[in-house]
Amino acid sequence: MSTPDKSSTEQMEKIVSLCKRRGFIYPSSEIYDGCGGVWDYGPLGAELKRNLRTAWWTAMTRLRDDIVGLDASILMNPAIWKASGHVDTFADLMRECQLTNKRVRADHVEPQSGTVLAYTGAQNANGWKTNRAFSALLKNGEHIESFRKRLRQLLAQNAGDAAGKPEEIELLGEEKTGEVTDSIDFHPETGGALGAARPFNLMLRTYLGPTATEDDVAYLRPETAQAIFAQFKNVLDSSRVKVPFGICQIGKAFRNEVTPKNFTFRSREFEQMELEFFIKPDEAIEIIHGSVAAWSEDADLSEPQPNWGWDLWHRYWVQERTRFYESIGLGSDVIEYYWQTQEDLAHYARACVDILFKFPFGTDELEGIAARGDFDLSQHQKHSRKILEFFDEELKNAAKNLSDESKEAMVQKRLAAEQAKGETGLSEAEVRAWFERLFAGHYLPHVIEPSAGLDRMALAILCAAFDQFEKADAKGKSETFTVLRFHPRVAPIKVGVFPLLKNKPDLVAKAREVYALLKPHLSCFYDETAAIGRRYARQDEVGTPYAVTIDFETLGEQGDDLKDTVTLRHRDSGQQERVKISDLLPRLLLAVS
RNA sequence: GCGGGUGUAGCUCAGUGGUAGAGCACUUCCUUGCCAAGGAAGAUGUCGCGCGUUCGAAUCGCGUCACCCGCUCCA
Repeated sequence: MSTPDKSSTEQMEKIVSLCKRRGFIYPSSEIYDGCGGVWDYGPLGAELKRNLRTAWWTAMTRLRDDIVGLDASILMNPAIWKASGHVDTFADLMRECQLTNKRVRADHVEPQSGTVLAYTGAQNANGWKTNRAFSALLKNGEHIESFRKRLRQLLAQNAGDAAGKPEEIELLGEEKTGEVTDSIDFHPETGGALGAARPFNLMLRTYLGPTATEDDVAYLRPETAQAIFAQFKNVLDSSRVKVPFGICQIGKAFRNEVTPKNFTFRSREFEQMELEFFIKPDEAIEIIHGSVAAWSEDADLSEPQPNWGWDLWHRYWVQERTRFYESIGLGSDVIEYYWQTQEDLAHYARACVDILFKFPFGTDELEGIAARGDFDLSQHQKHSRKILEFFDEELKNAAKNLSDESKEAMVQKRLAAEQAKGETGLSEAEVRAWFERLFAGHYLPHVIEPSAGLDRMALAILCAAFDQFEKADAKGKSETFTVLRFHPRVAPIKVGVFPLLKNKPDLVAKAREVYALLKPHLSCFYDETAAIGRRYARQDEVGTPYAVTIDFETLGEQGDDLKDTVTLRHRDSGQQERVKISDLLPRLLLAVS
């Protein structure tokens, strides 16, 4: 992620301000001084979000026949979060560096040796001063001056502009307080002394039932995906789906973020749109089709093929999601990709691609598309002690025709791969047991997980659409105009309907007629106040792509040719055309669908 | 949580101890002939909140809350 500069911060402030002023996004609980890290969507924001939600749901379910939907509860049995690993990884003990407030996991501190130096504070000649005492570790072999220089740099970095340049900072009351050997009380990078270990729980806790004891603890889900895994068996048994297929879900998730920031980008309550797409393990593909299709630069990813393994399915979903972003106006000019390296990847993930958007505050993640193997289902199978396997008849029949030698070759190949993993690899007994189930047609599907943030998507749409330009007004004075250039599909209001003048009852009556015609089918806005130019400008500012104006020609003043025609004005070009009222609805519906 | 910054009308901001202001927006009326038009009138504030200093606080002090920028993240 790139660092934001001043102008991009200003750009962001303008967007935040517009969002509040025009009813897209408000700070939550503002009349009570707000509530950190949560936001409310106003009338236009609610429409925008709903349009995005509908676009995603349509693309995932209605336009495909291999994905079904789910709408699971936010509260679930806490055992789910033990199985998924969230209880452990979201509740680490953290320690904080006194010097920089950088945090480290308490169990990740390397032992260090050296001399401990304590300070009473720091100051500079410009009047900046801190009385916070701190101490730091002078590592064995480190020169005292380079050590002090480092402290000054860290202090300056942490104190911001007020502390001025690092070299102007004076360290106060230096005192040698002792020698330590193999101490885990100093930050590995900064050398600053670490404070006491504190629990750091990212999951929001609550209690189920009225007694509110420790036995009643439950969590607000930190992601929606786990509900899909937990309901995998029910969906399988009730909807006649066959691998490969997907289950998708839209819903709220909650994380106790330490530092919510960048407007709605990192919030404590947010909405996710997640798909778990279940596929056959590569070994099953190999048994059925002889081999797994290999990816190459010119591979055709447009139509899924039966011999695709996880790699092609993963790449397919990256492409599908890219096409989705294009369809809502986020094209290659604002989208970037980050393919995670082996070091980035969680131990259970095989590959993960982040789809990033160029926000004013930096290029940051909209969606992650992970190939997660069978980790989640196997965890839930283990913890719930319920069989979550899929029975694949085609696989069973294909395996029957396999010779014992080819079966053993597959086992040996897998054994070698597991051995290469070292300690995390499966034992020979485990591998043989797994293949025994596989040859009988049973397996836990592997999964490709495209997981998108709805609030982030809405924010990206707003940032991409935001445009300001200067234009001279009637008096020649330069004024700033704001336009949200939304794709018509996502725009909260599709069309504005205006009588040219409001003091002519015939114009007003006709305009209301047109409004009534469009209103049941499209999100419309009727406006008869102020001058026509101002009304156009108001709608530009909230991104309304079309405006319809009823004038004297509509009433037949210029003859029958123009009677019952209106002006259709296009937001981005400002161009106008005459359209028959009877053609209006089909024209507009086509343009916004 | 720590450091820095900010908090005055719906918005953008001015106001350094002495009667709370401007521009835009808004409401009503008149006018209106396609891109923030003109005229008239009008409404709008616990100066983020609390406590203190003072004859007197938007202004000074302390506390507190929220937001922004950095530090931990990955929807």
